[in-house]
Amino acid sequence: MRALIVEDEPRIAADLERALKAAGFLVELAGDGETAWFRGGTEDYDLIVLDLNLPRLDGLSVLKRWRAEGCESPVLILTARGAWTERVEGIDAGADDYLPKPFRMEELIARARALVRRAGGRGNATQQVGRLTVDLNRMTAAVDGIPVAVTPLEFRLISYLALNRDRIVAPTELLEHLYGDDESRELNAVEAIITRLRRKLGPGVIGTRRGFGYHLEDEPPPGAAGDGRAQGRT
Amino acid sequence: MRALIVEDEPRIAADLERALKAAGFLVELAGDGETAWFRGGTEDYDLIVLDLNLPRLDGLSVLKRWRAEGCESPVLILTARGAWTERVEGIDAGADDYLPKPFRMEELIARARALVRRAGGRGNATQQVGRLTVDLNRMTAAVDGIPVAVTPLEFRLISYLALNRDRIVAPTELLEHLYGDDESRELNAVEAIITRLRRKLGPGVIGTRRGFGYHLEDEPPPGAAGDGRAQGRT
DNA sequence: CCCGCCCTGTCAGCCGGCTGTCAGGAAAGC
DNA sequence: GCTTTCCTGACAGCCGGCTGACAGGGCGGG
Repeated sequence: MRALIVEDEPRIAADLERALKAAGFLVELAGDGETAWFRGGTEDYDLIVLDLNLPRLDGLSVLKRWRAEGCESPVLILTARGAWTERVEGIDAGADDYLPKPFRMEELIARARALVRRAGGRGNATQQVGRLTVDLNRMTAAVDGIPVAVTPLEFRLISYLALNRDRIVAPTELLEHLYGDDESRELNAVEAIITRLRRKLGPGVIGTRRGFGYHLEDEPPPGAAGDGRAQGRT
Repeated sequence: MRALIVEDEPRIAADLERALKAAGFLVELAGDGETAWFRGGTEDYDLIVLDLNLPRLDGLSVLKRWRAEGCESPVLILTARGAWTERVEGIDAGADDYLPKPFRMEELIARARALVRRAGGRGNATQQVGRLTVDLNRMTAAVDGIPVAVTPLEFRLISYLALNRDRIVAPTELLEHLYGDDESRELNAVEAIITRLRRKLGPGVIGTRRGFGYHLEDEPPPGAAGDGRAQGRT
């Protein structure tokens, strides 16, 4: 999960970054409205945390521009306590949730996770796809109910697949959501993680669609009769 | 265990602080309603002791606001003797227990401990996880029934792990619950305590999940015979 | 008031797991 | 059968976590 934090107060930004990283997010920062606008408009984030008080370009304007440009990332805005108008305006401008300052970090993490899950179409914290179970809160994975130890990066990959279960995810997209704007990684890095995951999870969990990308196997092959290609479409 | 005392009478506050510290809590103080609200809304406490008579913002309002904001810490309210209505209102507002003034410190400690344990999902004063036993009242620890001498800080750490047995606890979270808002400590301090604890408790008690955090080992390896099968976690 | 012990945080160095890269091999599509 | 795409085992660098050593501070005893 790739997140963008838009916050000019360095101290708060650092706290947010630490908390989100601990929650398994890949975190990027923007300190003012203009860079925020640029980043959010250019890159694809699974979550944006947006403070409204910003230098150079205020948060509401940034949000409106994003939405006008077709950016659909879930946005969680941080408002000053009691600033009613800000909240209303924020929701109007396309925010998905708001959190009044000051707040506790757990609260933010909980809402952040809820937003990400909701964006995936399902509200539940434990995602079940075929034989695989992914617990987004506890950051654990299991196959057929048997827990499997996964590393942080492996978990990020598999949870991204779980949240995008009903489509094929391109390797380049995975690259982007695993490493953000760090361009130095090669595509093969994703393949390596996939291999390691498959070794841990066993066969029949992560599927490949040659030329398109990866996806989680929807259902266990119903009969022992192995018809190699159950999927009709291509 | 991190506790917040909300009490404007300095004398009582000092008594409470002393007693809770002696009981192994990490104690922070708030002298009026507004700071109490701020602290409780921002930080994560394992217990809050709340006097209802407060300057600037009365206790019930503080409690209601906390609950409205999603604060779930157990709250023990102190009421004046015979103030029936206060108790009822307190429970309605989301208090977990109340104690009429004046009270004996032992009574408060007992209830405080009960609340903390209940928040951990188990009511028992002696927590058992795998080979480890932690007695929250006597502040003692034992492995395989053999008592182990632990220092106050070590005990706070291990009891926190015991009360959060069914999840991985991040080092930063331990830092927060061991030292509160004292930011001066480094992460390495936690690692040092872990090392000392492991030396005392022996292997197979405190486990590490690289990249995630620490947890108490759930079950002793059943037989000396290593079951070579792919263990889900280690 | 001084002394000494215990507790505890910091530092530095070591170790091992995580992870990216490479190169060769297998499989799918034509 | 050839090409393209993907898989995978091996290897190396890096970073996170572990640990022994040291120092400062608090507390109790003398």
